[in-house]
Amino acid sequence: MTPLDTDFFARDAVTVARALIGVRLLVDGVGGVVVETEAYDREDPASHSFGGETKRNAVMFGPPGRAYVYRIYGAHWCLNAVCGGQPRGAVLIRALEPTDCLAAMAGRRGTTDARLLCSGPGKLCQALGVTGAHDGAALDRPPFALHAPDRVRDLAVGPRIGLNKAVDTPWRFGAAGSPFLSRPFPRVAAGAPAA
DNA sequence: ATGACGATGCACT
DNA sequence: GTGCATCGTCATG
Repeated sequence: MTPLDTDFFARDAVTVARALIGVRLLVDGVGGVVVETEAYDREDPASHSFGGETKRNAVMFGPPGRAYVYRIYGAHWCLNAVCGGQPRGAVLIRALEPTDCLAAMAGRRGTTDARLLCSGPGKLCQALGVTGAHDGAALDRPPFALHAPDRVRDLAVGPRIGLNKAVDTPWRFGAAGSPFLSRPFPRVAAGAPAA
């Protein structure tokens, strides 16, 4: 199953979040390889869809495979992929390894340091030109384009970032050891309590 | 009408 | 490591 298959996003958010690592994501030809994601679902107190449908989160109650784009801290945009499954969910795209049209991203971000272009959910939206205008747009057609991973990557797993709820749920996924993550993954100490 | 609160990023120590 | 700008969205009066 490739990201071009319509059923790719019909699965649950955790499955999709893992499957997205290594996928190349482009917006109008600009972008890179997904190296960090987080899963959210409707029964998750940290999810925007927890507590029912509102004007902002309406896209998450629609069909899977669409972009849910929201503004955070009055300053930044964040891009999610709406998923199917039960309960319904979505995946936050947190970081990319820049591969396509670096110059365009550098211009939008105001830096040429590749590690600073897409290493965070707000940064990658700025670099790719994703805004609220993309909210509800289908991810399998222009301006969006997805390409299946070209190779297998080791997966890192850890707790999600920036939350005040469900802080221990290990639904953050990443390409292990990538220098393009928003933050390193915590190293699990051998013999540590399972908590 | 108004207040609380962010799925962040950046400057600074 | 810490502090905080900034404003749309939502809940409440």
